[in-house]
Parts: sequence; C-alpha cells; structure tokens
Amino acid sequence: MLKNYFIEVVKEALNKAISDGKMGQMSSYCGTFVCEKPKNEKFGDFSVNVSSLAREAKMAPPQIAQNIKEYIKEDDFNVNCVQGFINFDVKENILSDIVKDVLKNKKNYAKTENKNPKNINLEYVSANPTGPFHIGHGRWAAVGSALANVLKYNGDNVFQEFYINDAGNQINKLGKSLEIRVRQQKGEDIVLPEDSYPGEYLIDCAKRYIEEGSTEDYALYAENDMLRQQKELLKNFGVNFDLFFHETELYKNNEVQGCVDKLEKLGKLYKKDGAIWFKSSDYGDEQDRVIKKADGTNTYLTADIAYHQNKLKRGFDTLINIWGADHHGYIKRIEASIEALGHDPKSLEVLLGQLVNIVQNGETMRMGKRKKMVTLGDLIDEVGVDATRYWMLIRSIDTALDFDIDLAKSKTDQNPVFYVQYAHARCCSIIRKATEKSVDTLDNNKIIPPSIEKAEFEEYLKNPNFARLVKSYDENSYKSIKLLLLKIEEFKSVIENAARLRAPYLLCKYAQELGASLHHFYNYTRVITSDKEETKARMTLVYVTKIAMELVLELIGVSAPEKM
RNA sequence: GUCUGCGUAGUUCAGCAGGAUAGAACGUCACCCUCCUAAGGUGAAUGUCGGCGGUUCGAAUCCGCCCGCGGACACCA
Repeated sequence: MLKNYFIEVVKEALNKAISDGKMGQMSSYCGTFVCEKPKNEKFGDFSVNVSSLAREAKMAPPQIAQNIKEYIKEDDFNVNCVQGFINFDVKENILSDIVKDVLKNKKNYAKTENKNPKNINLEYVSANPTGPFHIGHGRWAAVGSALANVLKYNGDNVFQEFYINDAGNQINKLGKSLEIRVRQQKGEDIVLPEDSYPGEYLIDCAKRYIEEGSTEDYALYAENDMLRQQKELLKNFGVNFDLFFHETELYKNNEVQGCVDKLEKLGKLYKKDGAIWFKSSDYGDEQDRVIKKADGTNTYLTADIAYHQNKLKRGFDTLINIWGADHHGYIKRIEASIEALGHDPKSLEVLLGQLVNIVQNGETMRMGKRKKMVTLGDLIDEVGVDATRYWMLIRSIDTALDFDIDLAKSKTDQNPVFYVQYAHARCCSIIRKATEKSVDTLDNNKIIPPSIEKAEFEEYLKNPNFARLVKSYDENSYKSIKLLLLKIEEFKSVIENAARLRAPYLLCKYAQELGASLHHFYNYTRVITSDKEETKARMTLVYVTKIAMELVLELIGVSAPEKM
C-alpha cells in the first residue's frame, strides 16, 4: 500500500544518508516510521514524520528532513519538507496504478500480505436458548460477523462459533414454564410461578406444542423451539456460524470432569464451606471461585473452563470472545483457568462491548431487565436488515450505542446507510445511463442512443488508456479524481487497522468517506460527454469506485442496491 | 470501596502505537441543477479536547490525583 511505500522510500534514503555521514551521530536506525495523510492538504498527500530521529542524531528535525530528502529521487511524486516532516505529493502514474490494481484484482484489490496469519476462533452472541434475542444480541451479531469478514479478508483463518448454555438449571426452568403454559392453554386455572420465564413467546410455543400433539419433554421441546427461531433470525440477519456448540457436549464427553480432575492434580483446588474452589487468585483474579457448589453441582464457570480448553485443543491459537460489558469480571477467571491448565492466557482476547439503548421519539429507553424487552426481531421488522446492521456497527464497541429507531428508518441524508448505498446506486446509474438506450421525455419520447455500447466499454476495461484516465481535466476535477482514487487505495490500510484493532466500525467510517469522495467527484467531473474517449476513461473511474463500494458494503453485510 | 468503559463543536461521535492551524456527520446560515439520481455538492459560524498537576523540544493522545455519567463485583447463567 502507498503508506508503506513511502515509509520504504524514507528508510532507503535514510540509510544512504547514514552511510554518507549526513545523519550526525546516527549510525543505524531500527525504529519504525509512521506515514499518514496530512490533515492539511497543502502539505501533500502523504507525510512521514522524522522528528523522532532528533535525539539519536543530535540534529534539529528540519535539518534531518532536509538531509534525508537529498537522497530521495523524485519520480512518481514530488517531495517537500516542512519542519520535521517529509511530504509527498503523488503524480499521475501512481493514480493510474491504483485503477490498474483494482481492474486487475477486482474485489481482492485491498488484500495485503498478512505475514502472520492467525487461526482464530471467534465466539459471539452465545445467547441462552431460553427466549428470543434482545437488541443487545443484535449488536454482537452485527459486530461479530463484520469482524469475521474483515479478519478473513485480511488473511486470517476464522471459525465463527455460538455457544449454547443448554446444561444449566435455566433449561429446567424453561421446561417448567412451558409446561405451565401448555396446561393454561388446555384450560387449567394455574398461575405461573415467580421464577418462571414470563415472556409471551412461551404461550406461542405452548400452542405449537399442543397443535403438534407433541409428547416430548417440555424442556427439550422449548429449547429446540427457541434455537430454531434464533437460528432463523441469524440467517435473515446475514450471520453465519460455522458451529453451534452445545454445553451438554462437554458433559457427554466428560470434558468438564476432566478439567476438574486436572486442576485437582495440579493442586489448584481446595474445599471450603462444603464447596470446591479454584485458586484463580494465583493467576491475578481478585478472589478464588467456586467450581463445585455445596450441593455437588457445577457452576457455570466450570463448564466454561472446559469449553475454552476444548477450543484450544481444537488448535486455535487465538480465541476471540465478544461479551457484553456486564461480563467484565469474568475475564480474569477464564484467563486464570487457561494459564492453570498450561496454555498462554494471552491466547484469549475478550472484546467487551457496551450496551445498546433504544431511542424513539427523542426518548431513551434503557434496556433494563424489568422494562418490556424489545426483541431483535421486532427491531429488524421495524427498520430492516440493512439499517439495523449498519447502525449496530457504526460506533466503536467501547461506547454505549444509542440506536435511534426514527433516524435508522428515515430515508433522508441524515441517515448514513442511505448516504452510502446511494453512492453505490449512483455509480450504477451513471454506467447504466451511458450504456443503455434512454428516452427523452421532453422531446417527443425520442430514443437517445447510448453514449457507449456495453460491449465497447467492457472491451475498453481490458485495456484502458491509463494516460487518459487522470489527465487533462480542470484543476478542481483533477483534484476530485485524485482524492477519489487515493480514497479507494486507502481501503488497504483501513482493512489492516480494522483487523488489528478488532474494530469493524472503521468500515462504516470508511464507507461514508468513500461515498463523500464519489459525490465530490460527481459534482466536479462530468462523466458522460460528447467525447467518447473521455467518457470511457471517466466511466472507468466510476467502475472502480463501484467495486470498492461493493466491497465495503459486503464486509459490513449491507446490500449494495443498483437503483434507489 | 474495588475493577471497567466513557467525558472532544448546539447534538451524535472520530481522532488517542505523542507531532503541523483538533476533524466528520447532523443542526444553523449563505450559495450551486437547460445536462450523468439535489437522497448530492461548495462555503461560513461554532471548541477552556471534564479539572488540576507531571513526563517531553512537543500532550486531546502517556502518567498521577480529582470530578461527573454508565456497567460489573454470586455456591445465577
């Protein structure tokens, strides 16, 4: 990518300067440079800051920059120095190379070499099978699947997994709740006990149970019913898991007891108050944790320890879990178990996400447990899959998300989803307009022949006139083309950052910037003109933009409409 | 009390592996369609980067203390 290219240019020049003794007391440099886009465009397109060499060289930053510059051959770019910055201004060659790159590699153009690909297990959502998803699950579903897309695109191996807690006593509770609902449906006068699941979804479930004349165990029936609904919703939401892992599997294979025995053997367990405790405080946890209750049953943690061992045994070197912020105290004890059982605790990466609030009519509804729950299904029915996914992804997961239903539904420029999709539709529209016959409604419905035949344009794409692509436009137009192409190229570093920082919201940010660049270009540069060669060249620019736009939207998981 | 996230423009938020005049969107105001989607673009105004100290040639960014808001601190899952 261009950023790395300029860093290499600077490094090479620096080495030459050092061997010529032009770098003061510096004899070698093994640090790292950062290349960034200057905030102010007058400084050029890319900028490398060399001030950090000042101390070692014992020279003033401006002098350092100047000396290094002497060794940079200006060819495809201009160089200028301001203070401790070496600034680069790219020329046409680099711009047409970007077009070449996209035409050749299509949607793979933003892939860069991943020198250290990881074998990642990504676990997210993992809702209990005791009811419908709530809004919060939607955030993890959107973030998790987009993150999986980005990591895969970045060259990592990603396995997406959903953990089902189907062994605890909440399943028994679920079964009992269903049983009551069934008896109520059959006309029995019976009240739902305090500790039941009160949701109305179990009434529907009970109706199905009766309708099918089922005699299945209530708990099993209810669980399968819930799972079926959850899986269907995930599918509609564009989320595809490689595995739904059942907690009960761990018991069937005796893996839970296996872990307990192993910890026992390692001397990491002790008895107190009739319970068995894990010495997690040996590994940085603030206190020890119970793994076998006084009544002899396991805690949730016990199975979870076994689950993480299971994942590690399957050969993943990186376990990424997306958890709600309310689970934060849980991290240390899982890490402790991983370390105690002989693995690197650093192989676990927990992404803690803040919660989602629903905003409607300008009013924030906290998703408290007592308030009426808004389900993810309701939300999707209300605002659609595209808008839901986009809005769930738009903010860094470190910050609480206000999901404004009215805004997400609005089909106006206030809504970034539409802004971004519109940009894609606009690309399609321009190409369509140029290559299809159209009708002039103002002039007796006269048929207007296409400016360029489809086949002719496709032929052109195989061998475009690169010199023509970015040349001979007026200044504003040239600038708009340059910014657009550099923005398209920037996607490479966005992918890398989003993958490294586990931050798929950067995709939304980028999509909006790319859209803005396209609209800016559109205003300054007319694509379809009477000059055929010019039209084909500019259509090519629109075409590569469309590819970039399709790619971002695909990674985000939002559709790319051809028409709006 | 301990742990954790947040505090940046009127609003919602970027920026935080230290670097040039702190950015975007929305809102406000002023412009731009005889012609490819105005669901768009251009420009203007708007800031004690929560506060105080420290490290540094340089701090919104790193460190310490304090203030405010949310969340977590089970032999629940």
